[in-house]
Amino acid sequence: MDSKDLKSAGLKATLPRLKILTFLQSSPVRHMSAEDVYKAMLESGEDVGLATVYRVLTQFESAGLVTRHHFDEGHSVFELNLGEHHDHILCVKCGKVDEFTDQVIEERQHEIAKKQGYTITDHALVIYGVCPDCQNA
Amino acid sequence: MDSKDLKSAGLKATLPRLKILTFLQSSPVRHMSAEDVYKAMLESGEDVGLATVYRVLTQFESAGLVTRHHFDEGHSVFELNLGEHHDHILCVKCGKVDEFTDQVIEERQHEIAKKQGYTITDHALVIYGVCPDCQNA
DNA sequence: ATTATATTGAGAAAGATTCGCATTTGTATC
DNA sequence: GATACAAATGCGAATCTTTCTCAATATAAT
Repeated sequence: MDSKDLKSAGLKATLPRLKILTFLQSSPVRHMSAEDVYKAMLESGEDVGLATVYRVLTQFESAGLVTRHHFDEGHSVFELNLGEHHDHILCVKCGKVDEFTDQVIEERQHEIAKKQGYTITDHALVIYGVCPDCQNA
Repeated sequence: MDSKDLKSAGLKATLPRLKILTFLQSSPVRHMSAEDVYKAMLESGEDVGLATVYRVLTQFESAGLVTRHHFDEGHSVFELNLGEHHDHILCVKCGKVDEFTDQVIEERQHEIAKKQGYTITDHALVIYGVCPDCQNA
């Protein structure tokens, strides 16, 4: 049962929150817009308002359950946190999102922040390109 | 005269474009939203519509005169291109934007793209943190 | 100067997100 | 398990950013 996850995140275990969290955990697609989540709720017959989807996703973000990304699109994209940090490589043709981590880049970023006197809180690295599939089309 | 810049960018030298380009070139602030540019036009008594500001900035982007950034804010930020590529480090408290380049990171990104089979077209790296000034406040 | 075409301004429209508020739900209490 | 109270929800309105429409205007070529 997911209500444990919500409770431990400091959130009341309400039906909309449970439905959304369950959906995020079970979906094979890991990067979704609020609209995507809303549509998925509709399709599963779950009655959750769009405003609630936005509210819940924002609460999940504050609680550390999801991460909000701002790729070069006009809307936010949410991703369930599975522990390990990673960056993204995104196909500009089909929109596919892949992930990667690079220890060298991670370290350099901390050095750069330190050199400039910043206390680093977060970072976002997105590589844009054409994926293998789209190169043959 | 800036009309040369516009002509060589393949753009007709119209008054709004000249005014906006001149403003971008003369402003000490390098990262601005469309709204910022629009307000600046109003303040200098220049009569340029908001829709035109958006259109012109988008054209400038296509022409390679400016770069559009999507930081973790709800709007695009534009920056006049001065030749050299660079990444950004942004203060989450005061919103200040600093720049940096790191050859190691640049190279790693190309390696990562290649390893995943992508043809890299662009990339965006933003480090978020607290700047030196804001740490003492 | 004249013409054909691209550009502009203003407001409407669209897309994403948030807000306000009456109603409902979850949870602690009895 | 019923009750009460705060928190959460749904809906539509409101807001914000950005784009679109189209008549009026400015630009570049003739």
